[in-house]
Amino acid sequence: MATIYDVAKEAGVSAKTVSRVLNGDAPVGKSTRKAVERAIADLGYVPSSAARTMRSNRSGLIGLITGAITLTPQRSELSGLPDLFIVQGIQKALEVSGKTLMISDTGGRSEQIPTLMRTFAEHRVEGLIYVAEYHQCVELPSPSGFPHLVIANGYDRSGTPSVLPHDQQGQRQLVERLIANGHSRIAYLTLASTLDATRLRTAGYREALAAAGIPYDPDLLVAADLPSTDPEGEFQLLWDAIDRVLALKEPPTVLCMGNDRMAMRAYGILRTRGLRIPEDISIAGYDNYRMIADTLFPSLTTVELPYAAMGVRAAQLLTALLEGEAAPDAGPQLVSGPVRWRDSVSTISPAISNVSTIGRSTK
Amino acid sequence: MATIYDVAKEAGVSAKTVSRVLNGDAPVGKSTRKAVERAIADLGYVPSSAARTMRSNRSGLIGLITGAITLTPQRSELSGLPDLFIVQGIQKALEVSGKTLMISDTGGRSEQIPTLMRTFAEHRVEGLIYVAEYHQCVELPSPSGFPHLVIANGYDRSGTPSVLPHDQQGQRQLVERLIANGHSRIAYLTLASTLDATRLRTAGYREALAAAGIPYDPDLLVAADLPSTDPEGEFQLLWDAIDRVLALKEPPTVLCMGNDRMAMRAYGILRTRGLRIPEDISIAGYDNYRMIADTLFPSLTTVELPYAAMGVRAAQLLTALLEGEAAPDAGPQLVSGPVRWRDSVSTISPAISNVSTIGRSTK
DNA sequence: GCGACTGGTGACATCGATGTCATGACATCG
DNA sequence: CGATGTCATGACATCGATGTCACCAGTCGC
Repeated sequence: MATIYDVAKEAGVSAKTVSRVLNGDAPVGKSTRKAVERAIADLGYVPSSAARTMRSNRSGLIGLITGAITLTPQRSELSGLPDLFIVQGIQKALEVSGKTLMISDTGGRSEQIPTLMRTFAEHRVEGLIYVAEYHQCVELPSPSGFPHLVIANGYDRSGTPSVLPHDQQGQRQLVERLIANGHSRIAYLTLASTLDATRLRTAGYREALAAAGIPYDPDLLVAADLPSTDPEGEFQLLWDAIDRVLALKEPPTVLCMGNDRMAMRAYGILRTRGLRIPEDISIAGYDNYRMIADTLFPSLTTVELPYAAMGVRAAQLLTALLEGEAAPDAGPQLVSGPVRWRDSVSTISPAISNVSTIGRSTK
Repeated sequence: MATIYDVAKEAGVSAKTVSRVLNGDAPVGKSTRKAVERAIADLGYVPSSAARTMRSNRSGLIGLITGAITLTPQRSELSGLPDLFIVQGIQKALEVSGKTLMISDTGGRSEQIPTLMRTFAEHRVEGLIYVAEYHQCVELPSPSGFPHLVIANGYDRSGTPSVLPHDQQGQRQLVERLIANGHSRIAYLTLASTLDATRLRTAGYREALAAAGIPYDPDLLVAADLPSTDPEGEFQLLWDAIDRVLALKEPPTVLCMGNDRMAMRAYGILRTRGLRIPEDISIAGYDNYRMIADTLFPSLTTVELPYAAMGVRAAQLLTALLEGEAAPDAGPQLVSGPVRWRDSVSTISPAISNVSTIGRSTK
């Protein structure tokens, strides 16, 4: 690999002059510049970031850890995909600031983390972003030593700057929209009740009901998922929950599911019972997991979990910190995603309140 | 950040001795070693990879590009997930060789690539892995300059070492298994016919039929997907294809779909027609896209696309190249994945050949 | 008892880029 | 016209780790 000295010799100037051409930190004569640029092109010279880092003591690297420091190990196989979108958001946002991302995936083995941190330390990363698998409280080994840390899709107890999805607002907006479409018996089959997301979204659900003057009916709120990885159990729980709400004296006209995956299961279960979607019953999901929501037939109305946007925000937060701007005004930053209205929810004419079948709604 | 000199001073030895303790390249006195280790721990010293890289001219970095140098830009939103598993495989395999991965995602913008390559060059990566979105022929800008390149999930015309899924064998094994379960009218609704995967899998399909002495019926082979991103069109095409095969004089007892996503669509379409799965008709997918295959009800029989294994193989191939081992014995390395037998395929008693309903098969 | 090793250690140069300082050639100003 | 400034350039030291060489004790072999 050619060095700056090779270029200097080729162009008949000193190394320092080549450096000046590269960095533009001092004026260089026109013909000299030309000669240097030629030499660079001829030799295919690319400056060594190692040397640069050593001299300047600034690596230009941002470390990124994905894939679980989770307190409770779970969902190893199925999730992990959202990470991808967050990472893409982060990369896009870092591009503009000229930082390079160094990514490490724990693959769910949190005992890996010290090793990763050491690698990051060796490379003198300037900042660190931890991407949690889902909205949760994480516990990071040593916030010590590292200049700046940001958590995306999670938070910790020490008040580390973080970016979170605005679950409460998301669910509220969804339910508002359902109400606007004539639904008033709205069941909510939630994720595991221990999750932060469940707590927040349930609050959003109740807010929307309250705002519309619809009384809250506890029978319509069922925890239909487990925090563990037990496919069989999960499935049974969901089956039972659907059973229960449909057996109510005044059954729901729409089922809000904890995520798109549960909604997908619900499609299968409901059809087994001979119910048509959305003519006989409507379904809404959460996540806007495109592979599911777009592909299901009929396509699924859901709320977008704004992964890419969270990534961008996390990166921006970090660069702000790196540039020494004041610590953020405390508390996690909330990012909200839009309701994605598709074909799985019917519109009920306001007069009738039940058993109605107006077919597909908005396009 | 502490340097090796700080440690040396703290321990009352020379920097070189600290270096010896770190690298174990020469004997060090017992008490000296203790003192040095103490100093390292006290100061929280971590060696600088920049300095090390500069001195040794070996960065220990492997560059990784994901996300599309695709000749024909497509599927931007929906795919991209498999990458993740390949990357995890790569990381796991590189861990043992002590290399660090530097990942860049093009996010589908292939015009980014020169920039990425430059960044990699600046960091003096020792090798490069390109991960294609799906089994395809890619065209990489400049294989020049870079020491070693491996393509995962794709190949190029210049014979760059590559790792590919063994599509032909996968589909053949699936069809063999279907035949073993009594099916003989086996429809294959393929992905876009321009894809390499389609060509290979079709060959595997025909191989299996031939081996079992079942005549090949062209009516059962339908291209039911498009190479473009047109959700509406895709859906119609699939609808029509299903229509066509079911209308045959002797309709199929099982539909093999080009991927799990198409299978998921087929679930919806078939149920719209009142058909039960697998009692009335069986379905098989391809990919073992867990989020779909595991979650569908009934769960989907499919073939695993061995992403993680391909990642491992790609990394191993690269490290072999880095260590100067002879170029691989030409041609892409094929990695095969197992058939994942689940609940969407029925077993037909050999006597009867049609319209049978034996319910769930193997557990 | 003397040369040949081996264990244990340090001084110094080196990798490639860049900050600091010095230098020479002009231009400008009072 | 001399003092001062700006442009254009180079010599040299420096960042942190490590390879090379040199050195001093012992120890071993004959």
